[in-house]
Amino acid sequence: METASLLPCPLFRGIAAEELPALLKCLNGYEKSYQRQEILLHAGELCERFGILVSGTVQILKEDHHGNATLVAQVLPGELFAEAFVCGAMPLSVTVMAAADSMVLWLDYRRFLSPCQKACVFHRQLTANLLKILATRNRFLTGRLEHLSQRSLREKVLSFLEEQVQVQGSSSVQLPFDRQGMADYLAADRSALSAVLSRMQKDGVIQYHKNHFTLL
Amino acid sequence: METASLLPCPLFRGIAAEELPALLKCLNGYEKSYQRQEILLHAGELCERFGILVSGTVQILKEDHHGNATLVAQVLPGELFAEAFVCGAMPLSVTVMAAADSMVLWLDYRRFLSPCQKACVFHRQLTANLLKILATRNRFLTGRLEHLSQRSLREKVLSFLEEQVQVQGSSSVQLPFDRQGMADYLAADRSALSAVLSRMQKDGVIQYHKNHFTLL
DNA sequence: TCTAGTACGTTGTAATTACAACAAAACAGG
DNA sequence: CCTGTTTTGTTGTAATTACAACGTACTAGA
Repeated sequence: METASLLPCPLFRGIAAEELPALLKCLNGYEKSYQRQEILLHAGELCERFGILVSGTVQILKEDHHGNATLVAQVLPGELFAEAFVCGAMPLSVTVMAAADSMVLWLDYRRFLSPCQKACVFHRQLTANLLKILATRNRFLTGRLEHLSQRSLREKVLSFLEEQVQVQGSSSVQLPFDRQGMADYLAADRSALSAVLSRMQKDGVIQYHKNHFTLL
Repeated sequence: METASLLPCPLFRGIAAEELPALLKCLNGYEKSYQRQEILLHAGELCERFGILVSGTVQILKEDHHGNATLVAQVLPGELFAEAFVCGAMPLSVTVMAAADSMVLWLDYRRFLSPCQKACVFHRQLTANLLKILATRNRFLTGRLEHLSQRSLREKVLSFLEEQVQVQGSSSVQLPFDRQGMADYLAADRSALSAVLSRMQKDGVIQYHKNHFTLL
């Protein structure tokens, strides 16, 4: 197994390269490859292993009662997935599918909670990392929820931009989406968003070009 | 300190009553009382202690750039608060205030991550509990986000009711809110919600009386 | 340079929603 | 039983939004 590529991933931050092989062994880590369209985890299943995407692309899908699946999230290489279900000991409410040929590293959560004696050196760091990952996602979800709780699209945009201004520390911000992505993030129609943005610019509230916005 | 009342709280689930005093000592735990309106944590602050509300009521407030504060959440006795900021090592974006005279138990997060040797017995359980608390909140936030992502209020209601039907295991469900609470949860106007509900009933999609709903 | 494809803004229309004001029902306390 | 209070439903209006259709600008590749 190629452990060097795992070092940058958030779960292993602060872990020394030479510790990694022992850590993976301790957590019963094993890699498994999946072909495009293959299902990694089924909804309803109780999962007791973390997945870390080593390479490829993995999608989190949710299917409603009628059976039509919607994309909930895309997982990027290095990221953990389904961790909220594993740590919460809850059955999956989503399905995880490979969107491209992918390699996944699986780690045993029970081993994580009850590590062997030797593991204690890096286990502390691993725990801190996992808590930080969950906490960070929490903050992200809470932020988006605040934007979506606004009553009008204009207020949603303002709430979002104000957050970005604060995070980026300047009243001129670069957004990580194109217009469609921004509309998805704010749960609105793209053309409706375009219309609102253009109106806000006319009203002198913001200025924008592409995905660069200035709050006035 | 009265430790018996702490046992039912989620962070201490599975901890034996006789272990609790040693645990509190190990984590540098101390109780502090606050008067109504007193500020526990200020926005911008970097907090390195968990708060557990022992008694009273505590509010999480967010103030926008204009200075008007809005209520983000109410903390109930036994619950942890601000844990996402502590675990994420992020400065608070909210202010925490006592809404009534309150008692809070503070625990040192650094001690939690680097426990003394003797602590190892219960430390494992504590870690699992904390991870579960964060994961559970994650799932809650994700669920609400799914509802709020729907384009129309009718779809938001359906998304929410379908979740409740699945959780409660029956097509007849009892909701934990009154109408105003439901409107707040779905980020909509109360009277608009009433109108949509009444239309859905006329259309034969649902039946309801007060906060008891049936999905048809 | 040309072209196909994608991203973005605009427009018009129908539907939805917020908001305010009010009516009806449910509730609590005397 | 009465009364004041709270909760819920209804109505009307103005504003907002979704949705579809289309034109324009930008991009990548031949």
